[in-house]
Amino acid sequence: MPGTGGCDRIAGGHELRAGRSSTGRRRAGAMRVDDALRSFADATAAAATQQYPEASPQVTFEAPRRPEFGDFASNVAFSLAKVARRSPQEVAKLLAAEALRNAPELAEVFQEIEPVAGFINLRLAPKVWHEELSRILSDDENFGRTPPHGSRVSLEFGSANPTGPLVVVQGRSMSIGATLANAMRFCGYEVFVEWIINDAGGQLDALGRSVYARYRQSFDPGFPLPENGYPGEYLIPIALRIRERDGQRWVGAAETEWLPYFSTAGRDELVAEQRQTARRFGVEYDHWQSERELHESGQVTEGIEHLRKLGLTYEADGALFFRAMQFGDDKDRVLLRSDGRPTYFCMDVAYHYQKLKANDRVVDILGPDHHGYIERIKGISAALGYPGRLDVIIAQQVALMRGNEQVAMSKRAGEIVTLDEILDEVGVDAARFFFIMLAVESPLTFDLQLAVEKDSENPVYYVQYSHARIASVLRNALAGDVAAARSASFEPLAHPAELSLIRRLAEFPNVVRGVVERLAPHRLARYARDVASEFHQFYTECKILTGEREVRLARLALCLAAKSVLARTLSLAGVSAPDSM
RNA sequence: GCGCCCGUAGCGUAGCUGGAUAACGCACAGCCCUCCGAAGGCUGGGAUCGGGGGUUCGAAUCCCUCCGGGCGCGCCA
Repeated sequence: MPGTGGCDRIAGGHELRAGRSSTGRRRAGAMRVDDALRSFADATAAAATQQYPEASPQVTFEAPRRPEFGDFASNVAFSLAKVARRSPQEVAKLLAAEALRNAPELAEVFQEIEPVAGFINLRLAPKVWHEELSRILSDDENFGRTPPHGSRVSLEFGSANPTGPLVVVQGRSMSIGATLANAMRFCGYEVFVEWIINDAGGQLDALGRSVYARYRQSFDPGFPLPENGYPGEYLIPIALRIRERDGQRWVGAAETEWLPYFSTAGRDELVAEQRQTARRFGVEYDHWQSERELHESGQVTEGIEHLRKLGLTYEADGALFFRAMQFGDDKDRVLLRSDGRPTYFCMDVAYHYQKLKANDRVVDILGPDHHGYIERIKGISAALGYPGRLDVIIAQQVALMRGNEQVAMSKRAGEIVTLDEILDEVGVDAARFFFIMLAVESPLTFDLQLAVEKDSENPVYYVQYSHARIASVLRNALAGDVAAARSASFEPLAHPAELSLIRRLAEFPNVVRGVVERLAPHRLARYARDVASEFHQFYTECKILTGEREVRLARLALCLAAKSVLARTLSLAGVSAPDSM
């Protein structure tokens, strides 16, 4: 995230939370993961400079693939091998030994510091994980949250033409956008979620004519639909409401008279419906920006003037062009047509000008048909003096399936499957989860049948089930035990399944941060699966409600932590976390 | 023709700011409920990471090139 967030972290490894690591609240001598890694990094870096003064090593950590390689591994030795003229393994061996000699206390927090094949593998002592668990429980719903830091982000997504109901693509766009917005807010950003209403172009006339035709049809079924209009039947109720209000008033009227009326009425009703669907989908917008309003308020003119002053426009063939080629586009783009009317792109210049001025970062999530638009829109950002401040995500297309059947969709033919119908069929939870499951750049096949199946094939149920399972265990436990669990000793937690669950839960802050930094909401879905899976393993291998009180309390504490993190993960994704199902 | 995205096990995908024996789900073969939710867990088989070059101690990951699939290239929005 260039130029914004303040994430103090070790590259590719575990996060270091600066400034919070040594608060007095903690038990004396207690050390958390970040502290432990930092002390190792310091000791190792010191050892390296001692041994090889000419090198300036960066001690970074990564999560090894295989559990036997420990919790973390560092690859410093590889970068030093050349300078040292020794094999990475020899360097690793030396550094590990020297680090330990310099800082003998490391032996207390690391169960294992082992040079293997050039890596230095680290395994933390269980008590460090216990400390981490304690932190998760005490922070609870704020675990991983970054306090507000004043950085502002504008997120635009979902925006559809105000000419019909929302469809699948908007569903994906909204799931991605809303999840990013949630994650960003969680990371301390001030987020503005925006929807642009494309109500200034010729399509609104087409809408008006189509509504009008439906209106006329209510008197005369033979009245023809306009060419290039919107044949969908969803306009009929709108037309009927106009008829109810106004009766035959518009039947003999001239087009110049009825067109604005029918266009506006259609737009207003459709936008209201779109907003309703977005709400139902769990998405609230901060701002619904009418394109028409951008024109009327003079902001479009303002945008053009700004570009003109910068010398980035010129006139040709009676039209006004933006020098897009200076910013990587393959041709210059028209702002004002030869008849003086502004283009869609021109409106976007104005809109982005406003957004760029008001925010530290601007993200657009566009549909797959906007590929060719990216350069142009990024060109605006650079032209207006905010290079690198704009990110464009293309939410790839969604193919709808029902089992093996392809679900037909054709806007032209008026065969549309609306987002509302999908929500009726599979519910909000499944839809939200499925839409973010894949990386945004991968095309998605959405199987409606799979989304409602209540078995192991369905990832949503897998995750929700584990949450319900935890809730069930907590219900079965004695209330007194649950209350006592939080402050119990976690010493009994030593089983690999227990430690590995804690390790997974401890990842949460980094996962959310990764979602934001990489604009990759699918990581949240994946993480939810991982936590669920890790819990199930723990559940299978470790009896929670056992006769030994110390063990029971510690395991209940782990359940509480898992439930909290799972619920938080799901809520960021806009999915509910049921206590029973 | 140009640009963008994708090509990883039978299928769907993750990993792509370079690291160890390439990961997850489904499907397939087997196993685990006198016990807290089996909507669960465990074990196993299955991959020349589209092909070829290059950079590097090290490439699925970066660069070049070719092949295959999708999308986009309006004074439409």
